[in-house]
Amino acid sequence: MSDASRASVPDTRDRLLDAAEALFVEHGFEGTSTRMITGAARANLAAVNYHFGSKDALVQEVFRRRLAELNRQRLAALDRLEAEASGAPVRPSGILGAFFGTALQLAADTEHGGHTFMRLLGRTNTEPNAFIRQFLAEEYAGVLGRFLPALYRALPDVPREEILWRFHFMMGAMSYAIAGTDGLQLFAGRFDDADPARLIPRLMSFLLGGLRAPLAEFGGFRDERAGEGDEGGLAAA
Amino acid sequence: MSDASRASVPDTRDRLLDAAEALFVEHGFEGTSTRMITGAARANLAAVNYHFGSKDALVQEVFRRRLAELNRQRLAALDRLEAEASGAPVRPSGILGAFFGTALQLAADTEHGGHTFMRLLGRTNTEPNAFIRQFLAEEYAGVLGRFLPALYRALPDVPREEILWRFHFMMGAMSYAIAGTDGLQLFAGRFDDADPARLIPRLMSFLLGGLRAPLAEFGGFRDERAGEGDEGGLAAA
DNA sequence: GTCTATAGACGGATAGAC
DNA sequence: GTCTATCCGTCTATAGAC
Repeated sequence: MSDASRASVPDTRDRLLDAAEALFVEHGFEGTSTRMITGAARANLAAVNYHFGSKDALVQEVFRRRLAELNRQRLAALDRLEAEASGAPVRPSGILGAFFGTALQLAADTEHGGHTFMRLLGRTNTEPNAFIRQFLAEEYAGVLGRFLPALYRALPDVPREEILWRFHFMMGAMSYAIAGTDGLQLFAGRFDDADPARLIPRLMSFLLGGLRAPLAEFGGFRDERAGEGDEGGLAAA
Repeated sequence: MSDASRASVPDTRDRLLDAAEALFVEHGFEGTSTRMITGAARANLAAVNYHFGSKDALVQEVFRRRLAELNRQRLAALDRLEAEASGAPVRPSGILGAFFGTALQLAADTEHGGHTFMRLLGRTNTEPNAFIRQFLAEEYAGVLGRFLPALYRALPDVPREEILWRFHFMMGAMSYAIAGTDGLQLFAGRFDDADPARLIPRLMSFLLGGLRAPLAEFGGFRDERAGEGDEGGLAAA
């Protein structure tokens, strides 16, 4: 069925995957019908079921074909860094570049659908479809199992729990970064400079600053808002 | 019809809004049917149309009732800080506390649905339903019009374009921060300490670190991954 | 592999009794 | 305000001709 590198002409199956990818990011999974997909792919209504068996199986294949390649590149980049470091911990900037930079480079590819896919991926991280969540967790287990330990070694003084949270925050920042390069967000129309080429350094310095921020051991920033009683109720007093 | 502070018993209308809020965050707008909503609210199938006119109008009201209060609190917090500063720029940590801290406090309220709503809001930021995007942009115009200038004054040496992007990144980090306190994300099962009370200082120090990170004027972090030709292609060489 | 036709369930919305 | 009954469109999936 599926030898990996069978670079054939864009047949019906591939057109379906491309069309689905683009429609999912625009309308979500539930908001995209097989009729919309087959219509955009100039294929017959029955084609989705013939090629994939069901709509859910198509959804899964949309992610599988891209994520496999993205995570392979991420691991290859980390391998390279660790080889160069020859035993020493890899620098945090290098680790972030290997994980987030690789993803942003895929997101910068507008010609082969990489940009569309990365928008879809960012959106899906907050869409808790039961079966897609399970699938993504499995696809990510390998990379997280390599990148998290690399960060633990690079930042031995930061509690692992904190690194975990900050990694999570960084994924959120990246997700919005990619979505923000289109006219998608609240800030649409406010960006004068949405040049995708500048996005990578922009995001990278933000992520590094956040990752290396001093820890907050105290009660937080509450004190700056203190001095009021029950002002936070629902009804206007 | 709608005097603001009519604190009555939870009638059908409110039960519909609460049920819709919870179902939307779980299944999305398209994935939630009016039958699911009226079923969960123990109301009649026709109730949605009677009370709101349409499903779309219900969606809009779910956001309106919460966002109005959240943004009122955000502006009140900023007012307080600016009054204390009496003309001087407000410190960045204060501005972030007023915007993101206020939101996280709403997200920490699990009893009155604030947590559910903030998860929904974070999810919706990446769901580009045409009419909801328009609606959110209008609801946010007021707060952004106050908070962005406050940040411009607080960080006069940082280009405004950069502050805009970093604000955007911060919203992504906050969105994932809130989603991550549930069993929603890729990291589910990896967090040993998901105590919501610690989330605010965790996120705040990350955001501040990112906001104040040194600017990247050079080509970015590419150099760390350079030295390879066309390795990034789709097929394995 | 591609097509037409259709089954069978579910979607939002409404009419009209109470 | 709440209910039942129902209209009518769309959904996924499949059967079967070509």
